[in-house]
Formats: sequence, structure tokens, C-alpha cells
Amino acid sequence: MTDCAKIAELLFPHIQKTPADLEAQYPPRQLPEGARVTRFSPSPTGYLHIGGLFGALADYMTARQSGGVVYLRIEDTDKKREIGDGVAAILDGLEAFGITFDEGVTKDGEKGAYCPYTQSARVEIYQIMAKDLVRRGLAYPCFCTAEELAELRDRQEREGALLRGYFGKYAKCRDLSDEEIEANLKAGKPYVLRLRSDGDEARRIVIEDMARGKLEMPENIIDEVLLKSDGVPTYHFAHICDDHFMRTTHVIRGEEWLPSLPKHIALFRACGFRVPKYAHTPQIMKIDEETGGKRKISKRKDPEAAVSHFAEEGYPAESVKEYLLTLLNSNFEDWRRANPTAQLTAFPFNLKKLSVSGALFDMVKLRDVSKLCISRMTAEAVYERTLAWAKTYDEAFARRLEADREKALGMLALDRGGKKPRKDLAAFSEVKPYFSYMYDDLYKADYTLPEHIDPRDAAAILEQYVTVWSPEDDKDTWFAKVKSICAPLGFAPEMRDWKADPASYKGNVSDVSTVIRVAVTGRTNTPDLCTILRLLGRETVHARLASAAAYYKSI
RNA sequence: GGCCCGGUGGUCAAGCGGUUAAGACACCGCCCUUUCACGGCGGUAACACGAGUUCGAUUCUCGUCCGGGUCACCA
Repeated sequence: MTDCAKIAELLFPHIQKTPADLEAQYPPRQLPEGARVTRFSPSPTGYLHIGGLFGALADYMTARQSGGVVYLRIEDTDKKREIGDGVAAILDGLEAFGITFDEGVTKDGEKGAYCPYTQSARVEIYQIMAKDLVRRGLAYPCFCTAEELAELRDRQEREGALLRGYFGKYAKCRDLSDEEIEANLKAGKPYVLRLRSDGDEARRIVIEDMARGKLEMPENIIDEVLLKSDGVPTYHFAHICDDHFMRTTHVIRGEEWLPSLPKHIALFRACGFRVPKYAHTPQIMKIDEETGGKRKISKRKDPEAAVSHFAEEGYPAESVKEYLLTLLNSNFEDWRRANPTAQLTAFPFNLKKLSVSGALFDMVKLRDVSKLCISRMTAEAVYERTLAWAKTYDEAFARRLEADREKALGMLALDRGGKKPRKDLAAFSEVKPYFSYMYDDLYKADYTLPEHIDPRDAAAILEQYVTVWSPEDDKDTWFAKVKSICAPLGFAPEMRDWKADPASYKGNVSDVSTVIRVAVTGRTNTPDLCTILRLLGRETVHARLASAAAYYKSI
């Protein structure tokens, strides 16, 4: 007969505390009815990933809309994969998107009563639980080497075992005698701690997932590793201990965790803990250019996987957030339309409405959301944010913006505000190319006209126009002047006249303004021309009109 | 391969036994209009397939197919 208490003592002589002590140290939270406690728990293995942000947003919204708590926990139990500034990278990413936590790891250390929030600092907690499991005969040390494990796998393959892993008759160390364990320990053999599963392959468990409804899976029978040979827990064990003692009510995580759910249920039961509610989020996909198929968005292959990519491109953080939210709860768009200025946290986020199939990340849709978002900003806001973007990504442009703030504000105010705001800027990086004609050294002349306009007419229009235009003109005066040069040159000043009898005109007022627009901006389409001309100023306008006229005459 | 999760227009998706099968993005057309954009109106386009249950299946069940995930001392 094995003496579990003795083995527990042998394995963890330094552990004196018991689960009861932990219960006392980390008591249930005093929160109002219905308040949900969620957590975002990344591992510091790289930059913040779009899928991570997606999940963090779900955690954040769930806690906020229920008057609960959302905390940030760092899962750094794998020192091999960890990168140096991993935590900082994640913190920066989250900060950029305005996702704030009530508790957990911050740039200035940890805050909250359930600390520490970094798994590597919680080893004692895991070991207290582990010791208790051993004492109760629910866990045992396994001394199998990597070679033995590989052998096991080979054997299972040979035998055609449907289920692979460390379990039942394959679990070599499951029934080691006390003497063998003691001898191994004395010999200094490394070991991992495994769950002694009492699962039955034939039994099935039913779990309610908040997003997916009833889920049915076979019971876990694997003797999962709880503590690795360095005494640090695996994800599975840390998840159970942390989410219990941090009193998480809702575990929101990616669907890649679905297959290990039976393990987690078994572990919660073994520990005597209540199982939290789960919601498994879908993965964010993209179209693979090579195969044309859908696939999970990947950190390695896809630059847009890194959340920082959007900052570099100058997409407003809130538009990325809003786009992600439409992926999370598709009724978000309708809500936003009905509440254009409401705080994001006012949205009645609902885990039950989580979409369950992997959503394709749609850059086109993101751009639309972003255009709408920027179109609603004031010129001052666009100026400040473009400037902030440029300061890190395009210094020369930043200096230019600062050098003539008035002009920049003027151009950014073009067709902004009012009932019909322009929706043509999706990112702050687009300001420079979009308004390149506003700056002499960025401006590239392109005198290409629509084919139906004769260059000789164009030259005549420009020569006439320069005599009437004045930067002081208001919009009506400006347009009246454009019209005034139409008739003498054979163009219809009124669209109505032209439509009634196009044959008797060379063109109409639209052609005339196109000629002016092309001459001054090098584009056939721009925002309000009158204002552009005024912003450009007399000298520039005259010079551009003259050189365009000269060009048309020369061909 | 075993297990798991999915499968409604090009994309994201409402739907939850009886609907002319919403909406958004994209696309096309028209209107508005000095261009473009905005806005308005309209249009193209979908229930993967096969059985079963039912008076009736997009909706329920089973099978097939397709997509994805997962089978580590990684998370």
C-alpha cells in the first residue's frame, strides 16, 4: 500500500501551506450580482498579436459591461520561448488600444489583491496544490525520460492505439512503489508530476460554452503533466490554480483550447474547485495568397498579425478596435450607427453573440470603418494625430506640418464637418500622398486632361482664369467667376443648358473647372477647389496656371 | 489518423420549423453634383451535398464532403 502522505512530504518537504491557507489568502471577491471577472493572459513570447487584441477586447468588454473586473496575468511558464521585452511589448500594444485593466501587471509593477499576477512568481501556489494532490493520491511523480516517452509513442503507433499519450497501461510510473519513488528521488532523477486520471474513455462530459452552447466530449484519461521537471507548472495546471485563486468567473480564450477542455474540467474537479464559465473565441483568418485558401492569421507570415502594424500604417487605434468588435459581436455596427458618439463600454457586449466560425480579416472593411472614424474627427484632431504619427514614421513630413500649421489645418478641414463629411482618409499615413499638391516640393505636375478636352481650349481657359481669380473670393463668387469665363470660350456655364443642347458647346462648366483643377493639383478629382486655391496662395496658383497653359500651348 | 469546432451572397453576418432569407462592406446602375467623396434610390449575388423526422425544413437528426483546430515537460 502506498503512503501518499509520505510521498507528498518527500516531494515537497519545503511546502507547509495547504489549500485552505490559499483559500483564506485569496477569498472570493465581493462583487455585485452578475459582475464578471475576466482576464487577459498572454505569454510574453513576442509582440501583441491581432488575435490577442481580439481576445483582450472580449475580456475587457465582458468585465466592463457587467460592472466586473478584468485583470492582466502574464503566463511566463515557458522560459525557453520567452523574449526579453515580451511583457513590455504586450503592455505597449494594449496601451495603444486603450485597453485598461483593473488589476494585474502594469508598467509600474503589479496591482491588485490577488497578486502576484505573473505565473513565474506563483510557483509556491502551484506546489501547494500539487502537494495536496499527491497527498490525496491524485498525482504522482513520473521519472520517464524523453527517450522513454518517445518509445511509448512508437509503441502506441505500432499497436495502433487510437488515443496517444500517457495513460492507463502506458503510464509506466503510475504505480511505482514507494520504495522505487524514494530510490529515484535519492538518485536525483528528474521527474514531472502527473495527474492520476480517473477518467473513463467511454464516458462523455457535457460542458456549456457561453459562445457555442452545449459541447460534448470524451472524458479525459490522460495523466497530464502538472509540474514540469523544473517545478514550474504547465499551462493546464496554472490555469486551474490561477483562475480559481484569482476568482475568475469567465474564461475567454481562443478555440485552440477547446480540445483540452476535458483536461481542465478534470483538473478543476481533482482540486475541488468550481469550474468557471468558458467562452471560446474563433480564430482570425486570412486568405493565403499562395493556396487561395483560408488559414489562421500567422505571426510569422503576416505583417498585419502584429498590432503595431496598424500603428505604423497610421490606422487610428479606435477603428481597429471597432472593426474587431464587429467581428466579435456583429450587432455592434448597428449599435454604433444608432449611437455614433457613445463610449465603447456602453455597448451591450454579449458573449452569447460571439461568432463561432473563423472570421476572415477584411482589410477593405477595416478601411471603411477607419474612413468613417477619421471623417468624424475635427481638423485639429486629424492634425494632431497625423503629426503624432509623422513624428515617429515620417519626420520630414512632421516638420512640414509644424512649419505651417495654418495651412495644414486648412487642408485637413476641407469638406470636413457638416452633414457630408469626406470619407477618403483611412490612415494618417495617407495624408501626405493625398494632399501632396498642397506642397510645392511634393507636388508633381500631371497635365493629362480628359480626352474630350482640347489642349488649346485648356490653354485659353487658364489664361482667362488667371485674370479673374482672386484668393479673397468666397465660394459663391469663386464659382460665379468660373462660370463667367465659360461662355466667351464656348463652354456652357449652366449644366442644364449643356444637357439641353450639348452640340452647341465645346463642353460645360465642369470641364472648365477640371482644367483648372488639373493645372493646379495634377489631379482630376480633389476636395473643394476654391479653398485649395486660397490655401495655395496667389504666387503658387499663378505659377501653376502659367506653366500648365504653356504646356498646353506647346503641344 | 483519433478527437473537437465550424459550413447562409465575394467578405462579416441576422435567422433559431412556415420569412418576398435582414443588414454592413465590396461591386454595378441611376439621382444629387464644378471633379471626387458624401448622401439618396435601385440592382447582381447565398442557405455545401444526400437521406430522415415533419403537413412543412436554412432551422431538428444522421451520413458524406469541405474548412479549421488539436493530439509536448509550448502556451
